[in-house]
Amino acid sequence: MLQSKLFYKTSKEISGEEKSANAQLLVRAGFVDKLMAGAYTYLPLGLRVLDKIKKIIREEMNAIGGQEILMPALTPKENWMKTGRWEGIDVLFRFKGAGDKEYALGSTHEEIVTPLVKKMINSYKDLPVAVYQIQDKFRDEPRAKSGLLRGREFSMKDLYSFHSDEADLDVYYEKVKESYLRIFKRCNLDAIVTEASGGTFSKYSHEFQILTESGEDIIFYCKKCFYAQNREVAEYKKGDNCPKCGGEMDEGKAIEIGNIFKLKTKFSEAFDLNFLDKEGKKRLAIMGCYGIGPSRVMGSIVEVSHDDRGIIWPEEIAPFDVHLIALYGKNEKSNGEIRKQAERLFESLQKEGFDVLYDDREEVSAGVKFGEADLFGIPLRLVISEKTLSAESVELKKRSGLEPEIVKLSQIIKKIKK
RNA sequence: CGGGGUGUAGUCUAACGGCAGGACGCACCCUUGGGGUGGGUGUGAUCCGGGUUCAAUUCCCGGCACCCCGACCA
Repeated sequence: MLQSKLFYKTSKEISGEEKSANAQLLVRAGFVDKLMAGAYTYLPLGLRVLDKIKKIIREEMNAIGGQEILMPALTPKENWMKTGRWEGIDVLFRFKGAGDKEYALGSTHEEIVTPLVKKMINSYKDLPVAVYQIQDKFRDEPRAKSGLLRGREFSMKDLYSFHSDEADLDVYYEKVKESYLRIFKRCNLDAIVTEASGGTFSKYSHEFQILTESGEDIIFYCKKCFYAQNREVAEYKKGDNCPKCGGEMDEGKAIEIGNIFKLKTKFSEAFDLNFLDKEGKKRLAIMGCYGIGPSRVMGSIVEVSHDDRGIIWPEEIAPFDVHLIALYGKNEKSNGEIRKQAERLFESLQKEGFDVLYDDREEVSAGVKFGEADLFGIPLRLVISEKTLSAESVELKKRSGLEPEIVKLSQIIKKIKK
């Protein structure tokens, strides 16, 4: 991608509209634009990040047998009436359409996926099955806040699993838990599995919490083994001994970036989701649901990974792998050479599979380019200038590191290739 | 939904109740060329509706929007 053509605008000014670090930086760097409280446009840079997070989630969901589908966000009132959640979810966006027909924008999709699966399931042989979607969810939050962390429209991956008995659900539940930890690891987030309110049928659900001051949940966690409980269910508190390893429990603010839940038969009862078991007996399907908010993950990464100059993206999440910067001087002849070598490197990096943002702008000063590079937070920065070319080299600097390094042009690809 | 705060140009900000000013951005010119280079010219604003007053960006009332704290968070 040529930076001269990129649809973006950075700002040196700190926005008075945004207080949280993720909103500040993402807006300043031109990754997102705020439409209103709780609703953001993803600009090219931000959309790349969001898509990379979704890609990781898809890979890991597919790896545990999840099959991707896409349900409508627009949903009919009838489905919600069957579970009592038309009135039961106070953040549900409800409205009337033509002919006074009533709708809700999906805030979660149990009411939609359960009758869907009912159409596919007749026998125990059809189970287990797991389907997921990645879609924008709508919640009429009384108070949207903190940039991408709590929106009224936000990205959500919701996985639903259906089983013939509880033991099978339990096994799959653990599988999803492991899968979630892999996802967050790839996002460079240290997620703490936290016991939280489990609803009607199980004692606990599990949340995936990221410790940070900007979090809105309070969790109690063991400093040694990271056994943790959300304050809403906490049986232990700061200073107590960890029931698992005897270590010391601590207290911290955290952001919930995922939640897994055993629904058991709550929704299969409401929608009469039955199957015939081996004995030909009718039984209710056992369900689990599992959510991750990709947009919230994006915001959380910025919260925990930035410095005073900008964002520091983890490799797998960054909008680009490499930020290639050509620096021009006043010497026309060497400028021609800089352009030639930069373009050549741009081509060969792409040929090697790197996603490259190439700052090809000639009239822009070095300071501006470096400032934007730091703000963007692309992991590797390559600079080509008269200075580096005099040594047939390029300057390599990691966004997360301090010291740049001079590398021969002929060696650079080998050097940064994984 | 309760409490607090803030609304001035695309952005960040000034202005005792008395000509709305600066910086950034943007356009053009010159300059500079490894950390948002320096200078010049230009562009561009008082959230909406009432009230008080000779006069309102400023004071008062109502609305709307945004931010923060709390409650809420399937």
